[in-house]
Amino acid sequence: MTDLTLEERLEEAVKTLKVRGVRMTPQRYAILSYLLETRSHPTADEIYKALADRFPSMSVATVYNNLKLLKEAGLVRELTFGDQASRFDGQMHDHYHVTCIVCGRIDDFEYPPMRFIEKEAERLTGYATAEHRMEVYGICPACRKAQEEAKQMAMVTAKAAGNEH
Amino acid sequence: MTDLTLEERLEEAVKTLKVRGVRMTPQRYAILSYLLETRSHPTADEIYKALADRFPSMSVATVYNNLKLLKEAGLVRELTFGDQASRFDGQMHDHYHVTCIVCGRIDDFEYPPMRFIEKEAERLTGYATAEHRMEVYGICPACRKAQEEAKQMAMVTAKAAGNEH
DNA sequence: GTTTTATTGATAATAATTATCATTATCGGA
DNA sequence: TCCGATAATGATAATTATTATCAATAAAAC
Ligand SMILES: [Mn+2]
Ligand SMILES: [Mn+2]
Ligand SMILES: [Zn+2]
Ligand SMILES: [Zn+2]
Repeated sequence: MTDLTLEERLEEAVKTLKVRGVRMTPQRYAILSYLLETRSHPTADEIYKALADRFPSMSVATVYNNLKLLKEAGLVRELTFGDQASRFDGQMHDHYHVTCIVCGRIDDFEYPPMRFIEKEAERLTGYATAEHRMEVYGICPACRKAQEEAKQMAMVTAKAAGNEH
Repeated sequence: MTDLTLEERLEEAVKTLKVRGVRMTPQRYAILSYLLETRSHPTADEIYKALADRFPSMSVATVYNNLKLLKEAGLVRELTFGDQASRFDGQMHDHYHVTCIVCGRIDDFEYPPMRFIEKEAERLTGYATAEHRMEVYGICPACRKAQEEAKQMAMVTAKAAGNEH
């Protein structure tokens, strides 16, 4: 329950990797710290591009390799949505996501894990359940505002056209 | 709330398509009826293979084209899981899924849609929410049984090895 | 420092899906 | 019933995300 700083979390993560016999490299460290500090749930390619100026020769394969390794070490998680590419999340505490169906933005929201639904599935299907995933879809505040303004604009235009008669 | 038969549901679906100006073809009809009757949540490729003996010359592109079209007409839905291919579901009533992390099997389970979680997301994030997705992960009855048996077998083997000393 | 071997980076391979386009078949109307 | 406009099919190329391969490089234990 202690609220660690970014530096403390990074230190922890490095320790975890060392215990696993994983060597630390500049590329690996950059990917890890990028994921620990960002809130944007980036794709592999976005991470690749974000680090391109600091590591101009880094291969995209290195990004994928490290994401897989970090995931296996329990330091990041992979979020898989419909069509596009996987997204990665360095915030490992239990939380849910809302995603904007207009701009693709993904935001966290904190809500206690709904274990009851796992129990319910267990009861109804005979599965031994272990976890669940849940995302909410909607329109983010920025896109809502944009839509409102577009609607206003359309109304004004329609009115002006009407007055021309 | 009326419980339509398979034939009635098919008839309905065909009508829906006609209204949309969509022509009926043997391939399309086969894909549609396959999805309406199965409970297995097949991939595009599985549908393709299942119909291969009846339509040996059907292109895989035709399967994809039709799945997209049926989805847009609201007659089937697409389920996207982690890595692998999309799965398709012809059961359009609200329901949730459990999937087996061992064999990949997907089963339905009926539970009233948890609208409260959409409201909660709305309150916490300012999104205008519209829907959510939720799946439970676990081990299906068949795989549980297989695991139990494997464990028994291992125990017996260990005991026999012990007796040899 | 030397040595071991995990890691990197370049690139090829794979897999799912979409795009292209010439040929074919549906279906409303003559 | 036949016709014509055009939607749909099937073959195949293209695209995209991801994984595999492997020689060169660089951690880090000694
Ligand atoms: Mn998150
Ligand atoms: Mn289902
Ligand atoms: Zn948005
Ligand atoms: Zn199973």
